[in-house]
Order: sequence, then C-alpha cells, then structure tokens
Amino acid sequence: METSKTAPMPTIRRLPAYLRLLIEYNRAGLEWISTTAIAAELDLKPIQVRKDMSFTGIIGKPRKGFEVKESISAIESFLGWQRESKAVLAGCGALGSALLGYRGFTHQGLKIQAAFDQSREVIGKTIHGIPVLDIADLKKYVIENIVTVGIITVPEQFGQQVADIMVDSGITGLWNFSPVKLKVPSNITVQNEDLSSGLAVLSVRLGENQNNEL
Amino acid sequence: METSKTAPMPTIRRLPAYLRLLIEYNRAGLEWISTTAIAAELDLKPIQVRKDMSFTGIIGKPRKGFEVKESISAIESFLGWQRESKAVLAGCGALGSALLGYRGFTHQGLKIQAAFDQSREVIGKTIHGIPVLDIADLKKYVIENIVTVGIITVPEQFGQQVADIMVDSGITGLWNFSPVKLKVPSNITVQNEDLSSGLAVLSVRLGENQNNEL
DNA sequence: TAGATTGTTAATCGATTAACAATC
DNA sequence: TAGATTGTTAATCGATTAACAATC
Repeated sequence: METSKTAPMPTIRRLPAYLRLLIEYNRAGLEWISTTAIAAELDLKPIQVRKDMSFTGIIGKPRKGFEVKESISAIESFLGWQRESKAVLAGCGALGSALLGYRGFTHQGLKIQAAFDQSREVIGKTIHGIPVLDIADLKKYVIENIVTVGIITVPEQFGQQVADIMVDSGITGLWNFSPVKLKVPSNITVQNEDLSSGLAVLSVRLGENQNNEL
Repeated sequence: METSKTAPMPTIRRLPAYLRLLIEYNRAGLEWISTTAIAAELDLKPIQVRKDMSFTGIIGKPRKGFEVKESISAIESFLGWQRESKAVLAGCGALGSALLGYRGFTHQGLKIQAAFDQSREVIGKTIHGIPVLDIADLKKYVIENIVTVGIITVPEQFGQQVADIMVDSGITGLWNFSPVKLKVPSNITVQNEDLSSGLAVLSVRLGENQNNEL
C-alpha cells in the first residue's frame, strides 16, 4: 500500500518555525493565516510553505488560507508533540545545564525528568528544578520510568560510553550534542546536533561576502 | 569568469566532521587517510567524501588517499578557520554562558572577546574568563575592537533589537540562537541555529520507528 | 603486476519551484 | 463578479551516487 509519503527532512525542519508563528497569530487573536503571510514572515516562498503544510494533512480554504488553531494542532500532531516523551539528560556541564533550563521543550513533546552526572559536586543537587542523579543509576532510572529519549551533553570522550548505557537501558532515541559519531544498533534513532556545522556555514558565507565587496 | 563553483551547503556542513577525524588521525601519528576510511568512520559513502574533499582543492594520491596534515590545512583554509574572527556575544543566560565556555571555537576561527548583558547582576563579572559588559556599551566596543561576528543568545523578544544594535555597530555576521527570523540588511550574513528543528526530526523519526515495530 | 584509490563525467534521485485549474 | 489563495501535476534545479579511466 502506498501511504502518504513521509515528509522530506527539510520540511520537517521548517515546521517548528511555522508552528511558532501560528502560535503567535493565535495569541494575537487571528483565526486565519495564508501561506503568503507565513512565507513573507519567514522569508520563504509561498509555494514551499503550501507544500510543507500539505504534508501535515491539513487542508486550507481558498481565499482565506489555513485556520490557525487547526494548523497548530495539525503540525503538533504531525510532529508528535501533543503527547510527551520522557527524557533523561546525561552531562550537566554548561550546555547540559542550559538545556535543562530551556522551558520550551514542554511544548515540544519533551519532558526531561532527570539529569545524570559523574561528579560528586552536582549529584544530589537540582538544576533548574530537575534533579541530578548519579550516572551509575541511569539504567535503573530509565527502566523504572520508561524513558524513551536520552540527551547526551557529556564531553566528547564519554559520548559513546553514555550512548551505550542509554541503549542498554532501553532508550530508543538519542539526541546527541557531543561531536562524536555514535555507534548504535540500527533500531536506535540518533539525532546529532553539531554547532561546528553552523559555524562552518557562517564562516564560508562571511568569506564569500568579503570577497564580493572587494 | 567561471571560477570553481562554491561548495554546496551540505558539503560545508560535513567538513568540520572530516576535520575532527583528521585531527584525531594526526594526533595518532597517521600520515595518510583514504576517503574509504573517512566514510566508514562517519557512516557516509566514499564517493561523497571524495566529492566533498574536492571542493577544498586538495588533491589525493591513488592508493594512498590524502595526506592528513595537508588535508587539515586544506579544510581549515577552505573554512577560513586559520585566521580568527573577533566576536562578541549578547545574552549571558544559560545558553550564552555555555557558548562562552566552549573552548573549541579557538580552533574554529572564532575568538569571543567579550560578552554583553543587560543585567546588573552579571555586568562586570567574568564568565569562563570572558568579561561581561553592559549591553549599552556594545556599539562602542565593536567599533573600537573591529569585531565582525555577533552571537545572539538573548531571549526571543530581544533578538531583533540586539541584531539591530550589532548591525548598526558594523558587525557583518550574525550567529543567531534566538528563535526569531531576524530582519537585517541584505549585506549581513545570518546563520540561524534552531534546536527545535533537530528535535522535530528526532520526534518524527521516533514516531516512524514505533509504527514499524507494531 | 594486481588492486585500491583517486578525479571526473554522467545518471539518478529528491527537493524546490512553476504552472494552472479549482474554489470561495 | 474579480481576484486571492488553494492543491496538484509537471518542470527545474541541485545534490548524491554510479561508472570508469587514470594512477601508483
């Protein structure tokens, strides 16, 4: 059976920006939004926004556009953000702590329930209201609490090790902020975040611009 | 004149990972590396690595591959990472502080010289060795120190305002971590980092896998 | 030599964009 | 009604991959 094809990754990556805008519109009391408006706001082409929206299954109305509230639900549901996934975070350094403090995740289907670290100095404490536990207890915690997502913010050299523990505990989704290519079984979903990629793009584009200005 | 075409963005985004691997190889005392090896390590196809490498201008040797040291220079030079760009960071919250603490930037052509904030509580202090100044003095500082890159880690509602100040000060590259579409003149390079995009991809892929397992 | 690896040209694949009829 | 906007099908564009001769 040929079900509706899964959305292209670039589409998936753009949806959160649409969602943010829709929520703003909703807060402002607006009931309809056109892809023309979304595109203008986000510096995209209307046709692209329309294509993207179509993947979520929502249907618009000629002349009016899309119902704001309905679109919010459609995107949230498409992304699986209406129901929360339980997550744990390993590595309470600067970046880990920053993520623990990010309140937006609650609206993005992610509930960070506990953080883990090696260091005596943070174990037992609380960061932004989230308890920090001994990393030795991670497996037990994950099994008892049916955690599905693991966030990895440990230093590079511990990345693989922590991933192994998480996978071994039954976690199936890894959000990896360490600059290591993790080796995991094929049934595990890994999403890598790599700041250097973005910096590389910035650097190259800055260089190009400088040349153009000569 | 048709100079060598500029590299595709996906290529640029992959180069830092190659660079990291090459540096590891170099540290291990290895002198040559093949694209086959790079690909195996990073879970890519050799042909893709070869194509990517070709954009940096480096030339390999049949049967041996690429000279490690030479490749490091080639990528660093391609990315413009051998000479440092001066940067300032605005917004010393959790994320901003985390970035200030990231030591890797020095090898990636980025020198964060100063941080700026609104809050009396942090102004005058130092975060990871970097002085925090009053955001009111940003313009003066940027002009005096010929800063070219601005890192934006302020809360959403201040993003545009801070970008305006930076652009007004003469900064030409913005690395934007606030989830706002910045409106800036066309000669300004903006690189947006958006955590929600990555989370969206993770969520969707996790959802797909769950379905497959039923 | 044999064979691993390179660099280049061509084919394929997938995402974006254009075109346009349908709708209110 | 006129015209803005939708949804869909087709064309274009750009990145990835395949094919293969050249090299050491």
